[in-house]
Amino acid sequence: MKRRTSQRAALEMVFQKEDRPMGVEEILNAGRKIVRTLNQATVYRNLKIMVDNGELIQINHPAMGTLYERTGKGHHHHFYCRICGRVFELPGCGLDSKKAAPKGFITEEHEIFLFGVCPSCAK
Amino acid sequence: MKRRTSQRAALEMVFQKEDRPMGVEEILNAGRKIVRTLNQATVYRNLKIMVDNGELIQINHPAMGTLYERTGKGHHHHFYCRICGRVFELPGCGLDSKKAAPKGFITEEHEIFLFGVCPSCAK
DNA sequence: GTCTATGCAAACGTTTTGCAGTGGG
DNA sequence: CCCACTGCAAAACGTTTGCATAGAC
Repeated sequence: MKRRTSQRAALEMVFQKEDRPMGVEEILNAGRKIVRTLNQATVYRNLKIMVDNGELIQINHPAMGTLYERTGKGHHHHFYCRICGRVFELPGCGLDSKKAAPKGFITEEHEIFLFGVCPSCAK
Repeated sequence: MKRRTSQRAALEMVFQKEDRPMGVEEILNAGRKIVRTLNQATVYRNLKIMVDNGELIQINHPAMGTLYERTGKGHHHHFYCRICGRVFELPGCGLDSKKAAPKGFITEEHEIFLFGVCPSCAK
């Protein structure tokens, strides 16, 4: 039986407020502003539960390491700005699935990571 | 001054023989068949040197973690077979750079990871 | 002989786990 | 009053580093 704890509620608030991919430390710090005693292990355990629940997905970003973001955004990919270090979610997909892999390979999923400069840092 | 040691030579032999992306443990095991006393720390140090030299590049694969592959293959991406667990290098690129990111984002680089079933496992 | 590269072990950062105790149901 | 969840500390995992010494030059 699943229990509703203040710790898990805090994590849900964090993701609701900051609706973007976040790392564990960032999540922990934001969560501690709501529940001061929030523990690292609890964050890891709840993130895993939320991923299993389908509330979150885990991203393994080549530059930023492990990030978590809310589900329900549709197919999208990630843009990493090398100036400000933020990760943006870009809707849509520029992959031509016919050219992606040679004959014989059955492509079921894909992930695209873009690197460059975001609009606000480009100015 | 750089010295040519049997350990580094062994690593170069491993990459020459198995010309595909490999993880540290796999590299270590293969290297130990050539130099029995080969140490983990030595592998890490030499992989770093070889990356700095431009002989190897490091890949951060979402499913396989850190991999190393030889340079000089041109632009390509990686296919992960969920059956055999191998990572394949696919030449070419199916990304339409115009559709990849919205206006305002300056895309300098990208990485694509494909997931599915490879030709030999599909049979 | 010099001094870089190695092997070993300890340190490190991140994530996981064991355990006793708190608190949601 | 249970027992799932928490906090804490230890363990686990991949990677890095300090140090004495082997070995390339």
